[in-house]
Amino acid sequence: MAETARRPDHRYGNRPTMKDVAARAGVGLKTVSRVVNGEPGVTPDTERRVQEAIQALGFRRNDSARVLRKGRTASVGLVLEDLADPFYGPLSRAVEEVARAHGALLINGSSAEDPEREQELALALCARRVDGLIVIPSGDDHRYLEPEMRAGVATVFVDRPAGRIEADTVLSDSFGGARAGVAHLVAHGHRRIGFIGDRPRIHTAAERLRGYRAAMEDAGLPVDDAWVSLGPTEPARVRAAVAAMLAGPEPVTALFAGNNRVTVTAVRELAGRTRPVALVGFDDIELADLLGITVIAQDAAALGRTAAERLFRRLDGLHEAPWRVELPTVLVPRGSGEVPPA
Amino acid sequence: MAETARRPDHRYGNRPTMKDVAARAGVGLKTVSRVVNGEPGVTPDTERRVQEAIQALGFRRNDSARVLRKGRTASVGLVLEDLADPFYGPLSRAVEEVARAHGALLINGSSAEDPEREQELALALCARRVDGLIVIPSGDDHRYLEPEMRAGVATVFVDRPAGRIEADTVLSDSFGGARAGVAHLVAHGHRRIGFIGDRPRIHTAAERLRGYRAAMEDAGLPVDDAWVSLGPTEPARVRAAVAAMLAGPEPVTALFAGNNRVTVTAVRELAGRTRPVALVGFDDIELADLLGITVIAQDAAALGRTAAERLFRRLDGLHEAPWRVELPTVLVPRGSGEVPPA
DNA sequence: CCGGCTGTTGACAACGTTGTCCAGGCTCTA
DNA sequence: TAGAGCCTGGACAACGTTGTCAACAGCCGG
Repeated sequence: MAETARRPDHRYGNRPTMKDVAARAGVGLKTVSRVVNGEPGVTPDTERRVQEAIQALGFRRNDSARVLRKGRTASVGLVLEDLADPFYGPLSRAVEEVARAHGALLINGSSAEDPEREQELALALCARRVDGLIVIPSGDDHRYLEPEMRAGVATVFVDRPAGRIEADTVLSDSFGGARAGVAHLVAHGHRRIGFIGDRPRIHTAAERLRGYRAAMEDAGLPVDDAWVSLGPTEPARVRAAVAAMLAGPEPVTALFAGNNRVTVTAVRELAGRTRPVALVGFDDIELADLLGITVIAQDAAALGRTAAERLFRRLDGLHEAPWRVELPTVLVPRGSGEVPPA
Repeated sequence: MAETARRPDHRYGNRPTMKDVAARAGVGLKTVSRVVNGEPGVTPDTERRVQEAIQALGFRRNDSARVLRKGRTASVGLVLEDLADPFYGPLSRAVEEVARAHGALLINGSSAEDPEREQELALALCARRVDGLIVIPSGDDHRYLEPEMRAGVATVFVDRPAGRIEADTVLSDSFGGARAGVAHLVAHGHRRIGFIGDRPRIHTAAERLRGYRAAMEDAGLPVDDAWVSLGPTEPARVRAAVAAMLAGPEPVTALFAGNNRVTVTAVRELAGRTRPVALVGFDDIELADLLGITVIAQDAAALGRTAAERLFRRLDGLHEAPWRVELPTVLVPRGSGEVPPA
C-alpha cells in the first residue's frame, strides 16, 4: 500500500499545542506549561521567548486536557425549569455571579418541568464532570443522583426540596407566604376566597395550597371545593378557573394566585369584568406596582445566591450534615389586595 | 523514607473508570467502551456482563476525556449582556432548545455590558473548546476572536453586529422599527417628540436614534437637541430625562423609549403626571397589554433560534461567506401611542 | 578549589477515553 | 476437511495537559 501522508485522527481545526509552542521557543514542554500557568521558576528571558511563541502561534490552552489532568472543571451546572420564565432569569444570574467570583463557569439547562428531562440533563452535567450541581427539581425522586453525590459532585436543591434523598436545600417560605397573603384578604373582609395554583405534585404549589387552607382555618372560614383549582398554569385553564369561581350565586370575592403565571392571567381575566375582585399573587412581577397588584414577593436572586454560596462552601471542603433554609417572603400591598368584598 | 501508600495525584472523588468496569466484568477496556457507546460487535452475553458491572460500580463515562480524544465538546457558548434581563431569557432559552436538538449543552455567561468581561468570557469558552460561540456584543472590536474563528470555532453574533470583523450576524430591524414607531406618533398629530435611548456606542441604540431622526425628517419636522437623551438606562437618569423634556414652555407631547428598561421607567414617571403624554417603546414587555403601552416588538426567541440554527449549520460543515439577516419588528398599538398631543 | 546549595529546566508518566489494528475462534463453502 | 471470511475481543497509542523527579549550571563559603 502506498504510504499516504500520516494524519492524526482528528484536530481542533489544527490548533497549536504546548508542544508546538515549546518547539518554536526552543524550550521544553513543561516550561511552556509553567509560563502559561504563571508558575515560578522561569527566567524572564525564557518567559519572553515563550510568550512570543504563544503570540505568534495564537496558542490557547486546551482546558479539556487540563480538566482531565487536574480533576476539577471549574464549572457548575444549573438545572432549572425554564430560563425564559422571569423568575429564573435573576436566579440564574445570581448563581452565575457567585460562580464567577470563584472562577467557575455556569452551564444551565431547562427541564421544561419534565422529570425525565431533568434527570437526563443532570446526568449529562455529571458526565461533563461539573464540580457542583444546583437543581430546581421537576421530579420527586432524586435517588438517581446518589451515586454522583457519593462520587463527589456537590449538589444543592433550590426552590423545591429534593425527593427521597438528603441534600442541601434552599427554599422560599411558600407556606408562610401564602398564609399571610390569604390572611391579608381575610383582614380586608373577604370570606369567600378562591385559590388557583399549579399541579399539587409540585412542592411549592402544595405548600401554598396548605398556606391557603391554614389561613382560612385560622379565620374559622370554610373552604368550598369549587374555590380551589389546581392544574397546569397555561392561560386557558386559568381563565376558565377564574370564570368558574366568579359565576354562580355565591361567587368568590377574592382570589389568591399561586404563582406569577397565574397572577398575570388572572389580572387579564379580571380586567374585563366590572365587579371588583380582590387579588393577591405569589411572586412579584415587573410593573406590578403600576398595575397595583398586591403580591407575596420572594427574592429569586437571593435564592440563587444562597444556593451557590452553599455549593462553593461544599466545594471548599465543608463537610457537614445536609442543611436547609427557608428564605422569608414579603407581602407587598399595592391595591388589588385591599379591595373590599363586592 | 518509609513507603507510604501510593496515591494517584488526584481523584474525581474516586470514580470508577472503564478500566475498573472492564476488570469487574472480566473483559477488555475497549469492549466496555463499545458497550457504553452502543457500538456494534458485542455479544448480548458480554454486553449484559458489562452492563451489570456498570450498574454495580455506578460508572459514568468521563466526558472530559472523551472530549479530549474526539475533539468535539458538544457544547456551545452564549455570551450575553444580562441573563436577568427579560429580553435575554427567552433568547437564551431558544438557543438552548436548538442546542438540545443537536445534542449539545449550553454554557452562558453575562458580560454586564462590559467589553473586557465579554472578551474574558468568550476566550474562556474557547479554552473550554466549545464547538461554537454565540455572542451578543458589548464591545465594538472583536478582532480578538479572529484566531479562534480561524482555529475552527463557529461564531455567530446576535442583536448587535460584530466590530471590525466579518461574521454571521442576526439582528432586529432597529432602524426600521424606531422609524415606524416615531412615524406612528407623527401620524397621531405629534410634532415635538422626545427620544430617550441607551449610550450611542451600542449599535442598536444608535440605529434606533437614526430611525427616530429619519422619521422626523420624513415628516419635515425639526429635532431639538433637548428632545434627545442618550446614556445609561438606569432609572434615575431616565426619570430626569423625562422630567426635563416635559418641563419648559415647549415640552414634548410624545416620547419614544429606546428599550424595555427605558419604557418601564418612563411609564412609571408618566404615571405621576396629569397631562397625557404619548409613548411608544422599543421591545415588548410583559403586561404591556394591560397597561396599554404601544410598543415596537421584536422577537427575542426568534433571534436566538435563528442564530443557533445558523451556528449548527456551520458546525455541520457549511462553508460560505459571512451572512447577515435582520428580523422584522412589529408595531403593536395598545393605546399609549395613540394619545393625541395635549 | 571543592562540596554543597539554590534555582532553572526538561524527560516522563499519568489523567480516562477512543481509533487502529491484529489475534483467535467460529461458520460456511467447495 | 481445508481455506476463506466474519465476528468478537483486546493491546496499544494517542489526545494535550500537569505533577514528579532528576539533571545540570552557577554560586557561595570554607
